[in-house]
Amino acid sequence: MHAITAEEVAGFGVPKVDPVMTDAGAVPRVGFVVSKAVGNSVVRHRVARRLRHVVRDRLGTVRPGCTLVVRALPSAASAASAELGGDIDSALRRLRLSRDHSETGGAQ
RNA sequence: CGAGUCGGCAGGGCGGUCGCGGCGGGUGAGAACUCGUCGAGGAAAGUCCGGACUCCGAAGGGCAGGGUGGUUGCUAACGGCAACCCGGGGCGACCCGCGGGACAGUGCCACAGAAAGCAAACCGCCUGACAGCUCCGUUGGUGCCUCCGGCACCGGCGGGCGCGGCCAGGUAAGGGUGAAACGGUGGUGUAAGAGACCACCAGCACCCCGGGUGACCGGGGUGGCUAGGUAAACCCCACCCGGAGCAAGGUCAAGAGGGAGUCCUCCGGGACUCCUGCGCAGGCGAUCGAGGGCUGCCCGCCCGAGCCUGCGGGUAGGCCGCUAGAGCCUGCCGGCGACGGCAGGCCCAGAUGGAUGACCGCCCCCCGGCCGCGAGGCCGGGGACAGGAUCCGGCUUACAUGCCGGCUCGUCCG
RNA sequence: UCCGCCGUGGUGUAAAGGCAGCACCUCAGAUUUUGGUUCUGAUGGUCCAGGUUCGAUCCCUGGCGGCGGAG
Repeated sequence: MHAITAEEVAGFGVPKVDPVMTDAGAVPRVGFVVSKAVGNSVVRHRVARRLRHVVRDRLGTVRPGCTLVVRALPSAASAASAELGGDIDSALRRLRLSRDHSETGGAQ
């Protein structure tokens, strides 16, 4: 099992995306972590719902069979959906690079 | 119209494109797809009270502990609500109050002040005694002079609206202080004073009459003239309180270890089914009773063969509870009101890695800027507090903006 | 769901109803060629609102925030 962590923090809402390779199915799985530091219950739910829609639109670009963990930082509370989408895009782009690197370097 | 006060309601709307959860129907072997329908709040919040419900043996007595604290009601219940009483604030509508007891006892009241709680007495005031000083009168002696007489010094006696000292007694009127000082004001009275006495006022206790279910209110009389505050200090009194909580509780399955059976085998073992429900070590104990049953202690009663500690291992699932209820709406009736009764109608979230959303357009409201004489137009920004997790009744806290109504005060007009 | 504890200068802590202290930090001055050390001095606080009391960090009520525990 490979766990690849994007260590750099993106500017706005969604700084961290951790993909975990699984051998399970072809469907990619995504989980969200929105801690209490982001805001109260209403704010946390709103952030999670926005992230759910943003990630849903990008599911086709994610390799099948892997599991993503998206963690929201406190600045995500005031971010619009477009900003969250941009952060997700940049995070996915960085992950794809590092994943290619690991593919060329090691056994799968 | 302005100011104020009390109460109630709403908490953006429409459309489009994607999307989510429950229930029901259809297609399908299934995954899933599709149609219909329902899908957060006034506080869902904080978890501060009270209940329903479930289990603990339907839960004994005493002590301890906790809670409440005007009265009468409402309610399933409450620390909630309503009306009223009392106290305080406001011109008023109205608002605020943990609002029993300080002669059951204990404690505390810093600093200041004579004294801080039970009666005393520092200063002061008054009386008397003693000695002294001073002044006046009188008298004796000595000395001086202008030798009648006067003056000075020393002494005796008597006296003073005299002075200070000391002692004894009376008194509490007055005294800077302090949050609070032993009733207030005026008078009589006295050596000085004092409820010692008198009038009025305030306040206390008791009795009587009247009103009220009651808290209490109004009136009258008697007494003693006065009793400080603090119980959100200990405490006393009255009333209430068994404990835990939906991770309550029930049920099904799985599991490690062990046993039995069947099958396969390369003879090491492995697979499946059924039963039990893990292993190791230490300690205590089986009527001489461990441990437990109501949380703290004691007593009483009861259950009782396992219990405790450490290490290691397994499980990390489903279903029920789980949403029809002190339910919501409308109307009528009773009640000042909280609320209750009757009739009719309605079904209104049940998630569980936790659904009710995302994006866009138009409208609405507010703010700012620009253009325009103006009606208005354009651009930009903003539209709260906040989301169920067993359910319900309250309390408390948060909340952009808008709407409605009752009442009070002031100004103007008629 | 239930229970408990705490909140005092920037930090760590005392005060037990009666003048809010102590140490470190910060700042200023002195000493030193400069810096450090040392000495002297100063600024700065009771989480918020209301209540009880003559008087509240302390007692009571309600909020806010933090920490911890049980199943």
